[in-house]
Amino acid sequence: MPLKPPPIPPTRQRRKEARPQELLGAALELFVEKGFAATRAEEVAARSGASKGTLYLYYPSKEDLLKAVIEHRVSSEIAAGAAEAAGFTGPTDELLRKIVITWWQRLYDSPVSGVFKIIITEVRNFPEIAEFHRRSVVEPGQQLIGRLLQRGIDRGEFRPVDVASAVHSLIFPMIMMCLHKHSVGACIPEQRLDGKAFIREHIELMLAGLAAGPRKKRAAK
Amino acid sequence: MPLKPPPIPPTRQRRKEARPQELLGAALELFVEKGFAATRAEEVAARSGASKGTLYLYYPSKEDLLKAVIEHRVSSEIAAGAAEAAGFTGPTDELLRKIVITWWQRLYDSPVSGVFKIIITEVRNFPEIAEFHRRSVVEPGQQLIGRLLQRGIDRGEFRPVDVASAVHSLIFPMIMMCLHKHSVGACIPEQRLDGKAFIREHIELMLAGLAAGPRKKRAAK
Amino acid sequence: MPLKPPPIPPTRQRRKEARPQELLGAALELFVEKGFAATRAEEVAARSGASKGTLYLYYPSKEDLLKAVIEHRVSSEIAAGAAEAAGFTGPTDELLRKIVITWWQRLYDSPVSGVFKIIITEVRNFPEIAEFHRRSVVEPGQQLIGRLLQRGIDRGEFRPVDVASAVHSLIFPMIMMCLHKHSVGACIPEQRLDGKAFIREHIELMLAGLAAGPRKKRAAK
Amino acid sequence: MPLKPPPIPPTRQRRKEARPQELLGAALELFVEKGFAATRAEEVAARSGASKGTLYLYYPSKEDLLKAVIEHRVSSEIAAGAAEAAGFTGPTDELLRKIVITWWQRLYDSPVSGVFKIIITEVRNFPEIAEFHRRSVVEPGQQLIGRLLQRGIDRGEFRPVDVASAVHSLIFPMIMMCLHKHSVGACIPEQRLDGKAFIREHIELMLAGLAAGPRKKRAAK
DNA sequence: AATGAATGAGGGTTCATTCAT
DNA sequence: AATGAATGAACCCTCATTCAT
Repeated sequence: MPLKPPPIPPTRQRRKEARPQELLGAALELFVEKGFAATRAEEVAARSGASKGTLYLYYPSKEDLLKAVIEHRVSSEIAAGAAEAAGFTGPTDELLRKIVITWWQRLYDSPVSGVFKIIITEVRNFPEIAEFHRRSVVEPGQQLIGRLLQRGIDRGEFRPVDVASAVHSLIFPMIMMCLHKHSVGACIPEQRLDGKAFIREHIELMLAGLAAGPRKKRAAK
Repeated sequence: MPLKPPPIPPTRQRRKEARPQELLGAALELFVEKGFAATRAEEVAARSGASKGTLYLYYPSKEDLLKAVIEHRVSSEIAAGAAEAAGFTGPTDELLRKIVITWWQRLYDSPVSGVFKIIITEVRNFPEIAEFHRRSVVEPGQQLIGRLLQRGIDRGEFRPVDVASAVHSLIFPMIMMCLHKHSVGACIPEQRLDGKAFIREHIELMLAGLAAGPRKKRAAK
Repeated sequence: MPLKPPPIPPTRQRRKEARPQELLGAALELFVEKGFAATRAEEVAARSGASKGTLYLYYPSKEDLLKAVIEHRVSSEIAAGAAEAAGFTGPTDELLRKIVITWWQRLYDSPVSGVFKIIITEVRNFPEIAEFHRRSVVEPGQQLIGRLLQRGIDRGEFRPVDVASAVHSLIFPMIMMCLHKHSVGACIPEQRLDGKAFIREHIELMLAGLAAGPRKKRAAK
Repeated sequence: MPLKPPPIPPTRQRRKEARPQELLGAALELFVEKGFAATRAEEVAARSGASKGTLYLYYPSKEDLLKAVIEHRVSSEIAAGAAEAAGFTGPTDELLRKIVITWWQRLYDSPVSGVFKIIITEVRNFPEIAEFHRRSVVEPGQQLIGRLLQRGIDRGEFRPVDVASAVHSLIFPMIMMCLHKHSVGACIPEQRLDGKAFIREHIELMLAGLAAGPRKKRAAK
């Protein structure tokens, strides 16, 4: 018998409002963990502390639940960085370091990082996901990074590389880190990678590759 | 037995020997396409031109089939590049370009490229895969690239970067290209990426980032 | 808490009294329309303007609701004609025409006509219905018509036919009209039948078949 | 007990051909008995000696099974009488007696008699049934009887009654007998009706009602 | 008295696997 | 070796019923 009484015995009302989020959370975890097809609707319900029937009170089908999971929070998380970039005035490498590391950190540490796995796994089964993915993940991400790179090129800080490719060189390892975290990294502790350390090294390597001219700045550093 | 031999018809004998490969091929396609759980055993059989019963003649269960698919050919494909690197004497950037592009090209264009998707999707459900993955994909790959980078550093061609991280910076985008090819790229033609073009840009960017000193060579180029 | 009371809102009191009737009405409609098993309790509640919980306030289970629906009003409707027949003195064919047509008209036009469908559909699942059916529908109906026929025979107006069979010959088409109205007639407008017209023809045909001797009366007509 | 050995131990092949019929038979029984919605697919399978999965090997869904049940054999059974009527030359009342009684007998004694119950119960839930019902049951039945009545009228044997109505007066009690057999009649032995006896009385009553002029023949009888 | 969120047993359907042919 | 009919466990989803508000 705990001295502190059960923390707010979830009243009906409280529950009702919290339910969708709780279900979405549980679903995200499980879909990332086992894949959509291998996850049983009842498991999702159970993990969120509800019963099978309750799940269907909030989402009309398992597939709808999947879509809700994918659409939930993703765009906001992705777009987060854009604002910060706006008013910046200093050198682009500083900007890139700052934006990317911040943005990445939040993403990597949050459960949303698992969404990449879900998308890759399920697009072919649910092509509707693709459009969402383009609009909410690819476009904003590419815009954000692409603009930064372009800024560097325009200001003569970066070599005039192919922006689209460079964006991928920069971003893909970050996404791979997310995938890794939720696949091999999640079952073999020894293979887990240190996201923060890697991302720093990665960005420096990229910046070195992008840097224009004799790169005095970097050498100085 | 038939008097007129079926016109190039897979002889019983031929069939019998070809069967496992055909089944594996069909299974690879389907597991990559839809995921393991969402693929029906019968579909695999059908796509390989066999019947459900036949599949079970060769693989005792769907799960065994999955493992066979993953283990099949993968290590050889991955290890392919290692040999070529052995006797080389020239500058490391040339070597890296050559090895990586060749290796990559073969991988990306073959169905084996899909294995990455399967591994990422299924490790958590079948952790046995992880060990195989480490042994056959990660280790050889990292060794191959890692050694190349180390060679460059040792010869003073590359900066003394953190090799492990740089390997990931180099490899991850390549794996992502494979994943992309079999996920979004496979259902939205417009979003398909040009692998060959990207990989070249990517390597040059990497090499630029790795290059030691005032990078005269690159400038000359 | 609204200061102004909901406008003409069915007073608590009014509602409370009307509720059972409203629920019964909705249930009758739906059971006739879709059958008992295919009707959801919530639908009944919704159609009567109440909530699911309220339904269970008045009827402890869906099955009890079914029985209430069947027993409600039926016997009175069926027995209605009996009284009128009592004091009559004229020729039996007039009596028969009058009674049957009146009785029939009321039945056919009221929702009660659907009860026949329910009974036929559900007796085998709920045999208790059978006893009720015999007592409230078959017996009174057969008594009413049987007595009329017997009167005609006794008075020499009708041939001495087998009364039980003749009752069925007379009544069955009327019941069939009810069934038709609520089955095919309800979904295919073109197949709808004109109840009033048919019933008149039907009775004349019956009377002709029942008429004794050279049927001068009818000929006179 | 039987001297003859287990009658052909249902070999795979034999079964496969017999299955659809067996399933249809079981389904007819159960749908008539309990209604479509209240019948479980597994029950149908069990009654036909198969397993749940097997049912779905032959019919893609319960609803398809329903439609197959309704369409199976019905039209042929209904149309059966038509042929016999063709070459007849004698008096129409004889013809009517013969045709109707034969036709009716076969129908009433066969399980097909239950189809009327299914149709009445389920048309509103599956309106596709209606069209089938019109084409296969109503039209042929009405044509058959309608033509007989018209023949009688044309030959001066019958009064010039309204044919459509008379057809219903004649047929409806027969259908009601089928409904009764599979509803009340099936659960309350005491209320069972003697089909054969009734039908004879019914036809005589009808013929009396239809007969033209002073009806000497009947009087003589 | 009335509500509607929550539950979980139940039923339709799928599919991995078996096995008689 | 090959087939495909048969099986039944498993899973998605529904809905009668309960009960806290």
